Amino acid sequence: MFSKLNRSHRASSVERHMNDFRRGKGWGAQIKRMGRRMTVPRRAIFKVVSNSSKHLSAEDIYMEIHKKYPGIGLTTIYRTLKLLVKTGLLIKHEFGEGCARYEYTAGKIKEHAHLICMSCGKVQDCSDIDIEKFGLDKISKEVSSRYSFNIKRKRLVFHGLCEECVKGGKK
Amino acid sequence: MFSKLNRSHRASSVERHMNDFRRGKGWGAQIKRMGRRMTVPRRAIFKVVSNSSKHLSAEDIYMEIHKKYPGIGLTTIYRTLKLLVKTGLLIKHEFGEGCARYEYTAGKIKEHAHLICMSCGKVQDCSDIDIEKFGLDKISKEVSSRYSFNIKRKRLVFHGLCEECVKGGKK
DNA sequence: ATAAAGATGAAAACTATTTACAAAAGTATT
DNA sequence: AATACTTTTGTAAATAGTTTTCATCTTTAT
Ligand SMILES: [Mn+2]
Ligand SMILES: [Mn+2]
Ligand SMILES: [Zn+2]
Ligand SMILES: [Zn+2]
Repeated sequence: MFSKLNRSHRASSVERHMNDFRRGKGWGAQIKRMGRRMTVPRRAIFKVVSNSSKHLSAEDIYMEIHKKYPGIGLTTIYRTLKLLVKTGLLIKHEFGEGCARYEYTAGKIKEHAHLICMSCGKVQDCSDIDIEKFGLDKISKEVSSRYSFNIKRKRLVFHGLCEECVKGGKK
Repeated sequence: MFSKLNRSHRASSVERHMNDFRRGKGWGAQIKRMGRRMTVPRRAIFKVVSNSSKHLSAEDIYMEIHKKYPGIGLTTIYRTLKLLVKTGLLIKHEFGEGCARYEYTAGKIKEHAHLICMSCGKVQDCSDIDIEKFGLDKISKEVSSRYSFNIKRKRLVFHGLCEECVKGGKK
């Protein structure tokens, strides 16, 4: 019954990752496939971004990383983020605050809209609404046919006042 | 018959502007209403942006202005653009190129989408398509009700390959 | 014309991001 | 595990777009 327990248990996160890695799947393998190396800073940075549900800036990530790895520099953060974006693991957003923000997309609805509060600056995911099925697909079709434009990525951003700011704070 | 000609002629652009100005309409009056002054640099800058159909950067505007007014500095361009955006006369776009671009919106469809070519960098207006009527209105409704978000502005941007880049240039 | 407030230009300051370069770490091979 | 080769890194310096500072010049109301 001991062996039975062992055989029947679900693969842990770590085991799943190692399996993916051997099979050439998963983010680590994706990095390697590009001829790049798997390093401590890269692991740490990916972990921070992929475990966060927020939209983090390079500085945000740096400060988080710095707690555990005081040796990792901000330059490495920037370099790694660029790599992860190129690999397609992260999306880079420029909401007009003066700094870019990064987000890990796996697990979320493919293309989700964003709500930016003009008062408090909060960035909110709009993951409950499938914008494609809600009408964006029609616009996309029209755009690509009317302009012969090969759409690779869509960005839909709403600027306005978030719930709290409408109620409470004036300005 | 001379006087008749005079009386019946259509108001010229300049006359229309002066009338608007006296009545407190038009962009000049809007500036004044904010307690700001009408100056040579401001007139020149507004003229350049409002007469262009492109999305101009501060640098673009500066270079254009510089031909006629070599004395006007880049700082004034930035300051004036900020003022014109605050007044609502211009829209500021940040497409992720590292510099902001400005656009005069009057006369165009209220909220139009933008196409950014990932290969040549071209920014294209998508003014032929009324994105609201094409489905954005539905998404907006859903967003503002589901998230209690008071939408003030919408941005829809498509990144991909423009017609020329799909045909011709590989990368 | 005058005075008060606002706007300007030049230079300096800021800020997010990138680059240069020598040292350190990852990887494939022995 | 030592080697050799290449990539990655950390520090510091460099960029680039934009903002701030401040003394001088304009605009506008009187
Ligand atoms: Mn998001
Ligand atoms: Mn436009
Ligand atoms: Zn808010
Ligand atoms: Zn193109």
